[in-house]
Amino acid sequence: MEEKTANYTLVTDPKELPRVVNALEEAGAVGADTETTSLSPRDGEARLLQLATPDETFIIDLFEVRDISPLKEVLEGGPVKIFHNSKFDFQFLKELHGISAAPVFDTMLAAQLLDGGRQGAAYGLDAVAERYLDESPDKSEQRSDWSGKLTGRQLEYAARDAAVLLPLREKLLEALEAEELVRVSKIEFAAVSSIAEMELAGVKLDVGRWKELEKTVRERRDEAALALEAHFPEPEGVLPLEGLGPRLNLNSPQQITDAFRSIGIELADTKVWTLLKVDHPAARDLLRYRELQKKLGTYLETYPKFIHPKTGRIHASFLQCRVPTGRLACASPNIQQIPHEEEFRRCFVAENGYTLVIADYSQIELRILAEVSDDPAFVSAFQKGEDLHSLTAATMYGVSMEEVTKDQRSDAKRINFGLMYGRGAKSLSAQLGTDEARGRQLIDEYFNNYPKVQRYLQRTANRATRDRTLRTLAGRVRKFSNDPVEDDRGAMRREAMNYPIQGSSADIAKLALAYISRDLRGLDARLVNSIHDEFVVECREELAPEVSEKMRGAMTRAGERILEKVPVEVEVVVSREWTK
DNA sequence: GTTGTGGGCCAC
DNA sequence: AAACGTGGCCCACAAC
Repeated sequence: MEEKTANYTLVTDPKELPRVVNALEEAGAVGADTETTSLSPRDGEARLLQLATPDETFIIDLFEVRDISPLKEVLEGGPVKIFHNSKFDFQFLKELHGISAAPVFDTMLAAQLLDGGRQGAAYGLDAVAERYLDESPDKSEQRSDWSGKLTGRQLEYAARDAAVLLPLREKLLEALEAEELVRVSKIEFAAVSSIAEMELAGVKLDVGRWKELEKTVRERRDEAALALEAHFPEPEGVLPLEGLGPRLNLNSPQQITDAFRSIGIELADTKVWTLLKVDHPAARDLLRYRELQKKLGTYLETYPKFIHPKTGRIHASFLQCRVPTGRLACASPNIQQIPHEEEFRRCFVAENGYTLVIADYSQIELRILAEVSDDPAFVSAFQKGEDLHSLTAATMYGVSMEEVTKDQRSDAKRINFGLMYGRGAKSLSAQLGTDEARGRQLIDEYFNNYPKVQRYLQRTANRATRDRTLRTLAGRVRKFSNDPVEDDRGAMRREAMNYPIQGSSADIAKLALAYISRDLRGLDARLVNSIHDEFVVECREELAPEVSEKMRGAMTRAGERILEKVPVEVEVVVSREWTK
């Protein structure tokens, strides 16, 4: 049965699908949207699939037309599908209908790229349409009940949401072209399906191990709490029995500051750096307590709550264009910030019969610094496959590469990373445990050895101050606000120095995401985590050698697409646990 | 009760 | 006041 009104065609009969396919095949681009009964494809269903061509908008009632396999071919190839936040729709189509939408144009990602990492802007379809089309679609039906009998208002809303994407894409495409953001937008659009599938796959937590670890860390935490409390006197006039409850909240910086004052120690704050300078065992005990409390509260007690009852796995959310530099952010939970200690990482495992393949770029940000600065010593070190930290240490301390000690290499590593982030003599010397003059001296020597690195960093900061805009190697833009306070403090200069490095690394990583999924297609293998320069794939055990080589190849090619002079190196480890 | 903010700390 | 870039999250605390 087909019901046609001025605005849309409601499809409730599978026999109508061939006509929909024909119309889509003839369109150059299709506005596409879904209305769902839940925000998660694990907890709900897609009720409507709206497909808008310039001539006609189809609304397919998926409760009436359960099988949309006739649409599979045209949705997986053919005309570009325009979505707003395509990850969301992709996941419902993939999980519930086995369809991987491609190619896509995402109006939300496009708007975010055009804003150059501006914080706080709204990126709902209504806000973006208002900005680029001077009209604002009514979103009042967005959160309405899509599981029952649908009203005319709902259907009109649904049709409009898909149809508006056609003119919106045209405007955004013009803007992307004008701002030379087409290349990076293609990288983003190609990464969507990888990120969407990675979330769908989720990651397996070995709950037995995790609970065991929780128990031991809790015991350690309780011991640390007792040791810490013992430093502080009982309040006057409290009877022994009344003192049984917690008299001092050890998690409260305020109460901790008061408690330290009571034993004659004035704290400016209770940060690690401050406490390390305090020569009293209470400071040591507080740091120990904090470390364990953090692990217990943030990770051990929290992560099991995220295991989905249906899949038994943790499905984090990756936010594709939240971070101004282009990196992925991750939330609910953030599986990019699991403590690096083996006792934590070994709890993230592969299913029985499967294994993890863990691949990471070796020193990718330093390679990018070599590329963008074109410093001869830097570039040639990477071209020769030398260890850059050792080289830095050798030249700074005036010894040969073989003579470099562990400590010297470790100092050089801190300097290499620190200067990339705009670090100064004061904080560097503090980290290295030396005085400021020595820090200054080390930085000067460093820049003497790598003069083009210094020139690059200064020029980049200057350009950002002048133009208020910078680009990564793939052309991603960051716009810097004109904030005199930040300029004064040098914060903007440091952000500027870091942006092309961190941002180009993100360019490479996003390209790699797309390449990895493409190269693993057809194999029983899937991405399960992405941590900036590291990718974790879960695959059948017997596929590990093949998957390893495919990941290495995909990541290398992604790097080579962005870096012209400097080679990239990828390290691959196969393990049933997320350890190296 | 919910919401917002700041201190503090985990990752790369 | 701090002086290291990018995030997310826990907790305390205050306001509503």
